Amino acid sequence: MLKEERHAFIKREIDLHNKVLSADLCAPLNASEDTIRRDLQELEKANILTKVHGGAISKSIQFSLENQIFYSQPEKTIIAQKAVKLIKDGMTILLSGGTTIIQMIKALPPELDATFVTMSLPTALGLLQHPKAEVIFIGNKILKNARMAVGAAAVDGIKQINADLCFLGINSIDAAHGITDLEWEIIEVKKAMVAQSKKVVSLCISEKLNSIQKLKVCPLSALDYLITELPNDHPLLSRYQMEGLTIL
Amino acid sequence: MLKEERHAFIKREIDLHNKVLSADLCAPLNASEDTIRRDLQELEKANILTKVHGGAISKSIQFSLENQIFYSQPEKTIIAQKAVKLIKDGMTILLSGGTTIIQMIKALPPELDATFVTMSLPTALGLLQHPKAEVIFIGNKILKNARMAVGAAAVDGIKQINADLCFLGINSIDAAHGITDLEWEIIEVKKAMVAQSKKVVSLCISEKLNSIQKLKVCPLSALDYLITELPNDHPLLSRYQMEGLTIL
DNA sequence: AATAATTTTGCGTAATTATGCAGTATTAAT
DNA sequence: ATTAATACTGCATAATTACGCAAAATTATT
Repeated sequence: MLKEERHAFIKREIDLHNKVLSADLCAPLNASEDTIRRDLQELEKANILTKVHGGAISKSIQFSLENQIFYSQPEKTIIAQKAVKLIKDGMTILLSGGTTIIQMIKALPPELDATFVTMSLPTALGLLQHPKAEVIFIGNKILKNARMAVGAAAVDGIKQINADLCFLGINSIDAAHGITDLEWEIIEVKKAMVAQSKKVVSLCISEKLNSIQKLKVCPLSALDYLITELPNDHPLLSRYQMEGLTIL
Repeated sequence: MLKEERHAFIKREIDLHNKVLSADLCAPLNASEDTIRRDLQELEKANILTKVHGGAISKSIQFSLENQIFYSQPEKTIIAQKAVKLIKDGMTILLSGGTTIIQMIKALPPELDATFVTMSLPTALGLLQHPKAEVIFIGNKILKNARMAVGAAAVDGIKQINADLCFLGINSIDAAHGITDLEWEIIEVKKAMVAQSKKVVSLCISEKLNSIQKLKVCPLSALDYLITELPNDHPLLSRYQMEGLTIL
């Protein structure tokens, strides 16, 4: 791995969490603590971060007292960690939009070599940071609040794809009603995504479990995995397990 | 294998993965490390990549956020002000990528009601900030360096459009050679954009006037307007005026 | 087609850079 | 004050690069 790649990784980590621990960087970067420390020294000299005992912190945040920013949404990070384990080299993967998906992208191992297909602009932009990922954007009219492409041409585009996995960021899921959402145009797209994937993974923070909205995307039977931040034997999840979902 | 072929291979590799290792290039290119290193040096001099110890990395990725966005160039603001005056309600407008175009988007009057079509992810994301603009994204495989969609499907998508105006962020323009660019895939897209538009506007900071690159997008005769930060009677521009361009 | 001029390439060697390790010093926390 | 974790120093090793030069290939010229 090139030194600059490590630096890029560290920068991204700092942007993301506003801090890093040297020890935590060794494994993903496959380098000794000495090397990491030297990296941090260089980045400090370049005014990119502030080195502290045990790691480094963001320059922009060092005087701010709001420690909340440090912990961006721990639930979503947990979900992201579980989700990336499903992805293997060579796969073709459909991704929706949403902050949970963005977290997942950030958790992708840098060596992963896979193809990602999405209609979400932020998702696509996030994927570009990944060194190896091939990114396909299915375009058409962009729905502003969702920042994703919708409409007939987008749906047709999805139908060209045969994906191994589909990751859906979920607004509402319920044992009886399956996945539901608010906007007709988004439903159309999500339906197509589900239809074109061998396995469907739904990512969902627990507070959205057992909620229902007006429009139906798909029944539970169309799903294969459900990932939340909860341990997989949590009582809230048993209902979904009984319906045949694999809980991670 | 010809030098140009090696260069093309290296560029493609950088676009794909955002980095290359010198050692990894020897085998496929059938050349010694010395030759590879010299290739990388040349490509660096041509502003195509950044050489680092052990290989090279993509130019666009390394500055992705921090450097470029914060220091917006005043020339580009001037260009943007001139450019938006051409846009009227109800128009359909094709936009390329690049920082100049981003500036122009920021300068769009909020009451403007027009349709924008683009293949550039940052451009699309910028347009979403606008209250009224309708945004169409022409998708396909995303070229990482340029952060835009390229390839046959993207070109086909553009051919569905009949635009009133096309704004091109320009890398190189020259009175004799017209607009030229570096990458084949980008050329293809820009050609299609020019072909589908009633009027073509080229945005170009003056330092890029009278420069030439390897691949041709279109001759000057295909252009209608040229916008730079210079006053329209500046001697650098007279040559273009003589060729029939309207200088703003 | 032959020849000259120029460019490109590969190799040996020396210099530089990157990395990891061992031992020691420093820091932070209890 | 004790202890564990982290940081620094110097050094060894390996990898990468720079340089000079000669062979090979390409281009231009006659």
